[in-house]
Amino acid sequence: MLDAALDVFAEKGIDGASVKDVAAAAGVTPGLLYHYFAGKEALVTALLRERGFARRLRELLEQDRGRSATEVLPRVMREFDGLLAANAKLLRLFFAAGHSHENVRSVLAEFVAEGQAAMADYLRSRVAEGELRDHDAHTTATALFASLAVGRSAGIPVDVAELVGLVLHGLVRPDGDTPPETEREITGA
Amino acid sequence: MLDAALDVFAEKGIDGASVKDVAAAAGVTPGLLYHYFAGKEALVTALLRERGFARRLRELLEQDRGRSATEVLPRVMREFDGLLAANAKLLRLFFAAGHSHENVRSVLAEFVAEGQAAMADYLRSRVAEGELRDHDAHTTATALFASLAVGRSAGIPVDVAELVGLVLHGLVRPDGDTPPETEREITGA
Amino acid sequence: MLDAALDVFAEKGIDGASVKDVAAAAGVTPGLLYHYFAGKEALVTALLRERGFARRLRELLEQDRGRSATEVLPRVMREFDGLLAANAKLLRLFFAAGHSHENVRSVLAEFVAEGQAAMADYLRSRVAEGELRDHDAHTTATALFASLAVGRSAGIPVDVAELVGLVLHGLVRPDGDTPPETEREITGA
Amino acid sequence: MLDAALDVFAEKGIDGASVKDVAAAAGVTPGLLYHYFAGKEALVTALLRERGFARRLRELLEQDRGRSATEVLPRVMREFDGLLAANAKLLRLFFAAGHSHENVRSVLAEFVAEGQAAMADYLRSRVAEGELRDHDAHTTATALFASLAVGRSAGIPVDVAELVGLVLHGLVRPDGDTPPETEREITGA
DNA sequence: CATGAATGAGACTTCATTCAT
DNA sequence: GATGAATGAAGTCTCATTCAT
Repeated sequence: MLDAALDVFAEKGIDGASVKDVAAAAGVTPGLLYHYFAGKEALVTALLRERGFARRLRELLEQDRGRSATEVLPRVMREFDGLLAANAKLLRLFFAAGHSHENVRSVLAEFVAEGQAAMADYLRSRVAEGELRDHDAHTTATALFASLAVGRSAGIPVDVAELVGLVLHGLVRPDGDTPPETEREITGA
Repeated sequence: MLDAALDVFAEKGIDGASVKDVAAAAGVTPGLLYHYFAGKEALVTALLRERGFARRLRELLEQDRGRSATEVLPRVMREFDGLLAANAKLLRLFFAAGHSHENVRSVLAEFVAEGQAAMADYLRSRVAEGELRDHDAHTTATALFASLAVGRSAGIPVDVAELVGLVLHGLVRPDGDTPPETEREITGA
Repeated sequence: MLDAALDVFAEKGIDGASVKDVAAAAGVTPGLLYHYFAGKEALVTALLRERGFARRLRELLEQDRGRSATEVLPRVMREFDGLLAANAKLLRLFFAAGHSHENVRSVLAEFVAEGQAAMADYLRSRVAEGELRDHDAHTTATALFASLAVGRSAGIPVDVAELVGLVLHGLVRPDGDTPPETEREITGA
Repeated sequence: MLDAALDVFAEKGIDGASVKDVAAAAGVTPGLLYHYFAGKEALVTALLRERGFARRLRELLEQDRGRSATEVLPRVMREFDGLLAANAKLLRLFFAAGHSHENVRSVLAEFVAEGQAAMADYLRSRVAEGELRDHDAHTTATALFASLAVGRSAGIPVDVAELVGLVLHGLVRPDGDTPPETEREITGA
């Protein structure tokens, strides 16, 4: 039922899709939806909560806490991009949900903040380790996620490797002793 | 009348606001709106066309075609951020419009593409001038705009100077001897 | 439109009649009802306010302020009974409205109180004049109105003259030799 | 289960309360209600039959058949008022039920008639005994019950002693000098 | 230009009732 | 006895749009 809702909402938008549409897509009657969800809004928030991927993002970043950004960022962003690609519908839903009722908005804000914080935490840990220069981690986190999300949502092709490269070479301390990229050290040797 | 429409649509969303709402906010009757606009959708697209700021962005970038990115980017992004701040309502409208009728969508896509292209063109001109390393200008343009737009739209503070610094220091060739990208250096050797 | 509403609500009850029913009876579409009334409840309260007869009752009683109860009461109650008979539909509506939304209830209470007060005021003025014995005017007002209203509403026949006689002279035979009713005495003589 | 139904119906009205509401208040599932009652309407009529107090009223009056009205009426009306107070919910239900389905209506009418008849029978027995003057007993019965019921239902305070006094002795001052009724004085001259 | 009455379609939601378990 | 998933019909209300004035 949530699957059907995701499909329909993603395709038509939350306001654009009727409860009847969702019910039809799920192969049930509208009445049954109200047996399980208090209303349309509750359906949307349930959808967001059940299918959101902020948690997965935090897991990714936390298990890599000790590893270098040059190694972690490409991998995580690729995985994040994969999540976005796999959940393209959900992503569109996220962007469309901006003007829905207050509840939907707060659930969304919560998720965005969670993802932001996970990335910012990780980045700051790399600053503490001396790998990255001191910077505003929030701005960087936003740049990373927003670029990918907007790109995928708007159909603008964004190259993950390019994006990570862009961000990394701005952040890595330029002075000699700590090499910015592992591969370069090796190949440069 | 467009001003009122902007206010109302930004606050309630396009689907969430009725033509009557817009008319009331403009101090006219719904009937009169139909005297000037073919319908609700026409009102939205007119609004986007009249109030959009893609043109202003292109102007900004074209008059600076010859100047260095280190000088131009901070200035342009600051100005772009100012536009976003001044047109917060319009921005929310942009994000909300994603799932509206086809016409609205295409007008939107057009504007985004126009802004993208303006920035990408400029960036490529700086690559040609030798200031910036060769890169995927579209990805960079997306990163720049998306970060600011998402930040402002979602209420996440994004520091413009930080963002520009982030992007610039990844792109500017350090100064010859240490090449920015290992692979290219090697293949170039 | 209010006429149609009165008919329909009186026949089916407020909850039992749909807005569609009312609209159909008025020969318009449901949508138009919402052009004039904020909702079903507003329709009911408007109906009560426009068609209520508490005002007429007060007028009746005020113009008779100086006259004796034995003269006024029969006349007023007869007229009140006439109002009830003429507005039988409205009366049923009054009784049925008890469980509707709060607004309806308060409009109703207001009317009942107004009628009550008008009668109680009059009765007290007759006490002051020495015609009537001192008593709880509210209880009497309630007895007069409630009897008639319940009788008409429930289809129980209530004789107005009997009711007024009852209230004015009571049931207990004065004390045997003097017969309770003057006329009968005379005719019996 | 009937208790819960009484609570819920009295509070929300018969149409205003759903079967689910009743079931929830009774701590059972809607399905179970249908195990015991054929439907919502059957539930209401069962409620009226099980909890109605017309029978109690008849008992009261029959055991007092031989006693004087001046003694019986105050007592019975006080007890009836007590029943109303104790069954305030039921009373509201009675008034609200007026526009329900036909079955409910007929059960109601039956009860009212039963109470009416009991009182009228008693009054007539007192007329036969010579205590009360000849009169329309139905009108008196209606006046007695309706006043109390409407008063309690509408929140208008009705003094039982006053009401009984009113009915028994009337309003007109009995003492000689100020004549109670113009006609009587004149005709009595 | 301007009004606002009028409509028809459709939205969200509720609910009495049934029935497989 | 008891559950609760499931449904179909209906209800209230909104709204883009039209049109006579």
